[in-house]
Amino acid sequence: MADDLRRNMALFPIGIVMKLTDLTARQIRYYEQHELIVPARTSGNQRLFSFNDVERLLEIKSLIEKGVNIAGIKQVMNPVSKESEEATVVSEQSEVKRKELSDTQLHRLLKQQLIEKRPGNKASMIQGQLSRFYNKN
DNA sequence: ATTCTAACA
DNA sequence: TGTTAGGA
Repeated sequence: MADDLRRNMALFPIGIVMKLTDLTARQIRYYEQHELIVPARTSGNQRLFSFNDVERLLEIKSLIEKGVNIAGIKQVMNPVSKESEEATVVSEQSEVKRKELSDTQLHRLLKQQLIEKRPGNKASMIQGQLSRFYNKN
């Protein structure tokens, strides 16, 4: 509810986030480049992360460990924007819908990619995503 | 002391 | 991804 405000307030610098997530600064910045996270900035251009950012990073880390690449994560995770943040605050129903939709999309992507990834396409983003189905997330 | 961007023996 | 140079 209204503590989304707290979860979204930029509080910690990258150093703390590194310890909190066990990710390197390189990785954190890299994920930001790919818009998986959008941390705030200080006047001095230093990143300030919120609890939500940390949570997202932990999820990203989890997916990476399962072998999902950036392209795959982009499709599995909820988009980062004011719109989505509001949606999360306004209705938890939409959040549930987004998750169910994600799995549906994954299923779709799974087939879509199983047929288009024939040559030596090692960067298939379905890696690991299979485990999501088999392990029931 | 920390973090930032850009670039690659 | 790691690492490093050169600057805030």
